Amino acid sequence: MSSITSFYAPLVRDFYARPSDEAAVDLLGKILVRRVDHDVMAAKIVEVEAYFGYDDPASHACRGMTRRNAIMFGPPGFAYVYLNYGVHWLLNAVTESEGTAGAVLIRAVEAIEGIDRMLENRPVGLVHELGSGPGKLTKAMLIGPEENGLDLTDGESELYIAHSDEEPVVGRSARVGISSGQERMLRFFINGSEFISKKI
DNA sequence: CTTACGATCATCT
DNA sequence: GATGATCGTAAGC
Repeated sequence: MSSITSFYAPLVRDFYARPSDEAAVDLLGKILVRRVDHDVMAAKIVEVEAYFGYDDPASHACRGMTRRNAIMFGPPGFAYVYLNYGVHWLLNAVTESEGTAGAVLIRAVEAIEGIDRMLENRPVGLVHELGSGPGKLTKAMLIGPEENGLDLTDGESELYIAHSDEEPVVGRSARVGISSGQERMLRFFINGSEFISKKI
């Protein structure tokens, strides 16, 4: 039992147990919830990218299981956090059924609660800048290697994703920052959002 | 053991 | 628009 009761109801595991692109689209508008100490930070997901397994050259899982990407092959609904360019920690939600690799990269969020705490973690002039990139939002919400493997369907978790009734208008484009697999339109974002990472 | 590199960002020009 | 930062992985020797 926890004295903390959350307003945000977590998404169930079946939500993630389907093709990465379908889960990616439906993650838009949902709420990323982060608890640190006695603070709650919450942010709306406004931009994502879908990654598959063997048939996706841009995916970490394209050449089979390794120690780093093993969690992508495991059961869905868990966090996959890894270091990119030696500098930034990036947050993914594992998708597909167990045994099939897949993940959705959280690329941008719109802060909605605990904004002061996020600004402490990542001082910026404009709130628009708080989570407008995959490495930015992890810094603002204190997400790092410690959060790798957390259960995103557990409302008692220090990190999870919650339901929302919003049904956003979705735009799509090619994925960002990859060298191969660019022909696939697997980046999704909330159309018109001011909080997405810039280039489209 | 060694090395090259990457699902990026901030800070230049 | 270009570049340097900075390090865990995984592949190569």
